[in-house]
Amino acid sequence: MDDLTKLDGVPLYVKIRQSLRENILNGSYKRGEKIPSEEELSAQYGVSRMTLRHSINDLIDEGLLYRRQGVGTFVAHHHLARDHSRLTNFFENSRMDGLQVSEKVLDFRQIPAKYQVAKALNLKEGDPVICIKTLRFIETEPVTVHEAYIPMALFSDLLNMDIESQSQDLWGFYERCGYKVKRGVQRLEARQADEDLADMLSMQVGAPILYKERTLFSEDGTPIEFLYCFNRGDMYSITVSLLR
Amino acid sequence: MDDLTKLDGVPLYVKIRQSLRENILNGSYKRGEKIPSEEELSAQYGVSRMTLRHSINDLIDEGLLYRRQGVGTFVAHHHLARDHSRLTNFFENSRMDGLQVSEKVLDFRQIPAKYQVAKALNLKEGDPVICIKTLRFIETEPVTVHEAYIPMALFSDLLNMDIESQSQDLWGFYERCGYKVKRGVQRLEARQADEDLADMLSMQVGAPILYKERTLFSEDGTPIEFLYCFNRGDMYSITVSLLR
DNA sequence: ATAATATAGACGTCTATACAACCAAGGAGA
DNA sequence: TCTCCTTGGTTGTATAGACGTCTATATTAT
Repeated sequence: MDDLTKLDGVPLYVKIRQSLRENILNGSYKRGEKIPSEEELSAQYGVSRMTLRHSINDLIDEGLLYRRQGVGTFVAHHHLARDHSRLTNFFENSRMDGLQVSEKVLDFRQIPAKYQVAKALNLKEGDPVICIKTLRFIETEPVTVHEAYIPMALFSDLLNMDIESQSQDLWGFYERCGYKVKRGVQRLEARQADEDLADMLSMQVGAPILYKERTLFSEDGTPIEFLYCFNRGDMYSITVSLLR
Repeated sequence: MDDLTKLDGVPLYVKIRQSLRENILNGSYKRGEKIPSEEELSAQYGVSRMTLRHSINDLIDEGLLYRRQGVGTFVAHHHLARDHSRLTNFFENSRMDGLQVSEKVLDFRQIPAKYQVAKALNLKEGDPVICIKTLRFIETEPVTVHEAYIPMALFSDLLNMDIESQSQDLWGFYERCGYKVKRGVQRLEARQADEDLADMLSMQVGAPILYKERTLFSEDGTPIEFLYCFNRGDMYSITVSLLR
C-alpha cells in the first residue's frame, strides 16, 4: 500500500501527509469520521508516532482534520477551498478560473516615496521607490487600476529589465531577488469612481469601486511591496479566509 | 531568570513560548537579529531541543520569528499587529479601538432557508434557520446592517433566550453550545445603497456600500453562521492579513 | 435508578539521542 | 588571486519510549 521508499530526499512526514491527504480527498476517510489512531497509523506507515503527528499537524493547519483529545482524530465536515486560504495574485487567480487576463503598463519609473508609501515600506519619506502603474483586463474588459510601489534599495535591478514582461510576474521577480512573498495585510473600502478612474475603467462617475491597499512581506518580515488597487465594483469581488 | 516551576498544568512549551515572545516584543531580541541556537536555548531553559522547537514553531506561525537552515533563527523585521492575523468580530474590534458600539435588533425569527443560505450552511432549501437582523452603531452613527442566519438544528436554544443580550455575543453563544468559531470565509464587494439601505444607514441613495458575505465554521468544519453585511462605505473598512 | 469509580483507549507533552542537510567562513592548493 | 574543500555550527528529520490528561464506557456501590 504505502511504499515510502526513502532516498529521494523527500521527508517521510511529507509523503505521509500526502498519502493521508489523498485518502481524505478521495473519500477513503469520510467527512466527519474518525481516522485510525496515531498508534495504528504509525504502525501502518512504519514510522514513529512523532513523525506521524508531524503529518497530521500539517493537515490540521490546512483544515482537513481536527483532533479531540481522549477520543480521536477526525476528518473535517467542510473542506475550505485551497485557494481561499492562501495569498494569491490576480493573474494566478483569474487564469485558474479559465479567464483571459492581460495588462497595459501605464507608468513605470523611480520616484521619491510619499508619506504613506514610505511608512508602509518602512522607509523614510523621499527614499527612492519604483512605481508601477498598470491597467488590468479580464477578457478585454478593464477591471483594475493597479499602482504598486517597491523599494528601490531592494529591487534596483528591475529598472534595467523589460518591464512589460516582468510586471505580470512581480512575485516571481521578488523571489529571484531572494524575497519570497510570505505574508500580506490588506485593507478594503467601498468608494466611488472619480473622473479619472471612470475614464480608465469605462464606467460612470460615482459608480462603486472596491478599493484595496495592500502591503506584502517576505518571510523575514521585510515589506517588499505597497499597493493601491481600484477595482470595478460590478466586475470584481475579493474572497479571503480567516483563522482564529 | 526562567522559573518554569511545573505542577501548574501549563505545558513547558507554552511557558517557553511566552518567555521568548516577551523577549522579542520588549526588544531583548532585536528585529532582524539572530536569537541563540536551539541547542543553547534548550540548555538555558532546561528542556529538550524538541520541546524548544515546539515553542519556536508556534512563534514562526505567529510571524515573530523565521528560520534559515544552517544559519540560525531570527526575529522578523516586521511584526504584524496581532488583530490583523485573527478572525475577530465587530464588537471586539471596535471596542478595542475605544469606540462606543451598540446595536438595535430589527428582526429575529425562524424562517425556511433560501437557496444561498442553505447552500452556505450545508442544509437543504427550506430547512429551518434563525434569522437575526440588526442595525449596528458606532458612537450613535449607524454603520452596518447585519443579517445573520444560523441553523435551527444546532442552536434551537436561541429562540428561548433574550435575543437583545445574546446578539451582541453570538460567538460566545456558539461556544456555549459546543461550537468554537475557528475559521471563516468572506467575500467582499463594492455596491451602491438602495433606498432601504440609504434610509437605515442615513446616507444618500447610490452612496458606496462595502458589502460582505461571510460563512463561519467551527473546529470540525461545521458551518455555523452565514452572514450578509452592508457597511457604510464612508465609515467602514475591513483589514485582513494573508498567508501564503 | 442513580451516582461514584475503574478502565481502556486516544491524544498531549516531553526526553535523549542520532544523523542528514545546509550554510558560512577559512584554509589548502593551483 | 582564485577555486575547491574542509570544518564547525545550526536547523531539519526521525526514533523509541515514558508518562500525563482527557473521554467514553463499563462496572460497582448506594
